[in-house]
Amino acid sequence: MICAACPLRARPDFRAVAPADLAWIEAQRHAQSQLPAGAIIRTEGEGSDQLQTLFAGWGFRFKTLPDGRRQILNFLLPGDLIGLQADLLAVAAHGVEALTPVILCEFRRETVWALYRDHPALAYDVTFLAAHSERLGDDILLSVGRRDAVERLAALLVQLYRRASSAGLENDGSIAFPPTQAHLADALGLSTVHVNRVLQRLRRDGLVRLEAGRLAIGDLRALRRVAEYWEQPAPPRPLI
Amino acid sequence: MICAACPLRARPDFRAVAPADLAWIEAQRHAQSQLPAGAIIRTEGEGSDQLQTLFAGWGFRFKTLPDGRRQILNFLLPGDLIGLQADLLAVAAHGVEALTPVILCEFRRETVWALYRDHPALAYDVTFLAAHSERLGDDILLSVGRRDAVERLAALLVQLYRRASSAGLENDGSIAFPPTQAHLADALGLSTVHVNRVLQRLRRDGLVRLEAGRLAIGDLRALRRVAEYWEQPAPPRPLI
DNA sequence: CGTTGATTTGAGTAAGATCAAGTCGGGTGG
DNA sequence: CCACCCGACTTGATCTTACTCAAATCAACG
Repeated sequence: MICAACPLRARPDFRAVAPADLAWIEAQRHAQSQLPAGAIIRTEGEGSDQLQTLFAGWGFRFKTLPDGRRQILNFLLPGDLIGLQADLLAVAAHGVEALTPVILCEFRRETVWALYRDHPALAYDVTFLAAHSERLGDDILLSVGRRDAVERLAALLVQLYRRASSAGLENDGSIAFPPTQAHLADALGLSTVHVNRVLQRLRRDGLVRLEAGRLAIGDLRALRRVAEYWEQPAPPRPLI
Repeated sequence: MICAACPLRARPDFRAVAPADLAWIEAQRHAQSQLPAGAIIRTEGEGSDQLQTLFAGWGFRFKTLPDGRRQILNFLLPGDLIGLQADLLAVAAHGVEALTPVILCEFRRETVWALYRDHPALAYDVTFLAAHSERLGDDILLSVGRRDAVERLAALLVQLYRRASSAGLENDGSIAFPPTQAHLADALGLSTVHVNRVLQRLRRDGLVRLEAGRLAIGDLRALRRVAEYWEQPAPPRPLI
């Protein structure tokens, strides 16, 4: 499929890219690859000669400590860029793993330079995406540092639901929700046991429905209040 | 002082910028402003028409919850960029405060666009700095999510000492260390009382000396081992 | 000197971790 | 077809880390 027909671009949360730039992106994309769930997309501490866009599926960025403790830094959804840190800083300090089967649009490393040289609008967009990703990280850090377990989980579910919807993954008032409770625990800095108990509380209070791999929000307003979660509105994002 | 004579640029951890680009930066910098300790540089949730570089002093980025809980997202040291998120995403989701008296190099918002259009190498550098800042955030998130209090404080002190040294702030084997224990607590997701107790343990074990606003590392190797902290080497950074 | 902010100390408490079983459901091989 | 296996989820009991509350000390400063 050509980039101009990319279904993601049709979504209202994504911003239109100039036709000339779009054609260039199309020309630079040298492959579209599929990987199974659980595949390692990036290894912690290694460089890469690829820049990728997540086209379909879920992934996550993570870091681990020598003794095996793992922190999920963020979940990746369709439209997210993979590996900018590795490209610019020579190595990625984090790993990236596929949570579901994924489809990636692959670009060569040299593309990044060419992009800055010849396509300033796209270069701006890349920086935009980097800033956007940092903002998501800031949100999570606030959660992990200063929210209690209930607030934390509520905030994460609200954020993921919103991001998934805006990528077009909402269906009948629910989204496919691939993370296991262990993934949520690693993202929130909690134990899986505790995530389980907190999740039951949210379910009992009718705030969320999470079963059979699908997530529905029972009462968004109440859930946001529980989380003390107030998302900053953001302008539509570009898609490289 | 002109940018070409900027003492930061002389440091080995900063990368040289092409003379033409440097002259352009110099022309764009329309002011250098001083602010006292405690000054609010950015207000949470507001936009800005300025882009700034921290030239001297310490600052920090933070977010707060409605009930007043605060999370410090990161400390800012000389050479760090302020307000990229606000510029690209229309609003900054975080506030920025001066920890000491600071000197800022001020640029107009339009500069950012012109930079992408006419100075691709500098545009690349801006993205580099954004990626670098995200990487620091990833480190902190790993700490707050998965390290215990002792490891967390040790990792933060190692990181801040390294960053301060590389900005040329080391003197006689120590650095001026302006954060209070309350700041450390807000950065680490701990209470001030607990930070105090943990700090005493690090002092007692001879790992750090922190008194009269100065920090010295007693045994860097041991401190890193305590923190399970392994910093990824990074290429020299640009300075906009 | 009184005030204010930072640090320190002690006592009691609570949120969440750890440990240990057990359940449930789907897939797999005999 | 069925036994079994494995991963995810659930539950209960106990324990620890770090929080909260409260008060004392200390230094800087007007």
